Amino acid sequence: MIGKIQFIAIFVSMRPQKVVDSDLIDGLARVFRSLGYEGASLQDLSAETGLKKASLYHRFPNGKQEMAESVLLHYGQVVEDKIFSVLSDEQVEPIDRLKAGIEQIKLFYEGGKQMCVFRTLSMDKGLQLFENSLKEGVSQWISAFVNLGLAFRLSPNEAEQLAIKNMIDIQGSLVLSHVMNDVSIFENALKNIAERYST
Amino acid sequence: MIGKIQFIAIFVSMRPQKVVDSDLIDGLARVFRSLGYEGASLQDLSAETGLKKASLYHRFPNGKQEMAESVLLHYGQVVEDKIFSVLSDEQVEPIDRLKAGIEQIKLFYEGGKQMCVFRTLSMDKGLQLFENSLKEGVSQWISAFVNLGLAFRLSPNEAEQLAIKNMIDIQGSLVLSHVMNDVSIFENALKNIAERYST
DNA sequence: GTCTATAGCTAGATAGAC
DNA sequence: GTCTATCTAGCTATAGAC
Repeated sequence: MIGKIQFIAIFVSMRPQKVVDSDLIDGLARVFRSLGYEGASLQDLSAETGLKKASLYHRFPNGKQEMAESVLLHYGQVVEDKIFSVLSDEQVEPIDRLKAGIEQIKLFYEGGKQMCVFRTLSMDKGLQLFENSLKEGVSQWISAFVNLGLAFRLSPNEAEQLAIKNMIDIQGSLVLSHVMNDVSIFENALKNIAERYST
Repeated sequence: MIGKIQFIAIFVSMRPQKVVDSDLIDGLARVFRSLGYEGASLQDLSAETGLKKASLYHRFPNGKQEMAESVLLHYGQVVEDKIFSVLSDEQVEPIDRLKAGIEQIKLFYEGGKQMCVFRTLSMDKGLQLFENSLKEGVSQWISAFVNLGLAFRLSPNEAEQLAIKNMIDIQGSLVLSHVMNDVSIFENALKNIAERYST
């Protein structure tokens, strides 16, 4: 988006970026995912990304809120590319989409070790700020599973019900895995999702 | 526990409690459940309970951490009385335990409008402080559902698997209901739990 | 574009009057 | 037991040098 301007700016006079956008967002995302919006301090964000607080404000003039919004925007794209498009790809057999999708989900949550922004950014103070992005994010996941269900020749209604169940399993198992410190809960939940379509 | 000492203390000289223990804990609990540990400020806790910050420190000398611990301890007792004992009561037919238990769960989460401490107090900074209490809390819920499953003549292993699924459904549906602002997700999840035993 | 330094504020926590 | 007033540390955010 701002790639070209950035490119010119570097050649005009300024110092090069110490951290590229993608690494920066990844670092911010890790902090918000594990600490939540209120729990994530600029010190935490600075330490994780390697940029000082003032530099973070240079990259995100609207501060912490913009950092979190950027993370949500980024994840929207990642889920689009890695989850939605995989589960919706009509060029691929449904059963293979399912397998590939489950693998991507496992990667996305690092085998159950990473929490989800739907959980960590939706405390009441954060929900007020990010309500729309979070709702859109959930809808995107549900659409992806609906598409998969339709490919398995389920009715629209059945596909929707199954999609919601899958989301519940993912979110619930992530909470339990984290509290109990046991990723097998998450892994089993993914297996159960797969079995819903195979039978 | 400290009821008698309190009783004497009031008669010796001091001012009466402005807010009784149970109301106090309820207020604190509402704040922690909706804002999380980091998100809950002493100002929030003071406003909700009606006690000034210094008075909260008089009741909980170890500050915010002790307030949250007290909430967890309180919920341990509530779940024991309202969930565990209902689902485990061998004097009652399994199907009736199930119905009564589901009703209690609905009440406990206010029909899906209230979040769960397993979620809101288990961000990484909070998890470090409350890990043991949270783990015990989850185990308590799982034991309750295991007892119900055994009453339905399931094997211990089947009962355990079902119990974990139920917990996933509750936690996951609470997250989704809250983000999507739609309690029907929670209500349907409870129906699905009930159907697991009925069939 | 990044940094040090610092402003301005709110957080959690205490002291002491009543 | 509750309160007002206050402390210190940490927070978000900004100014300005390089």
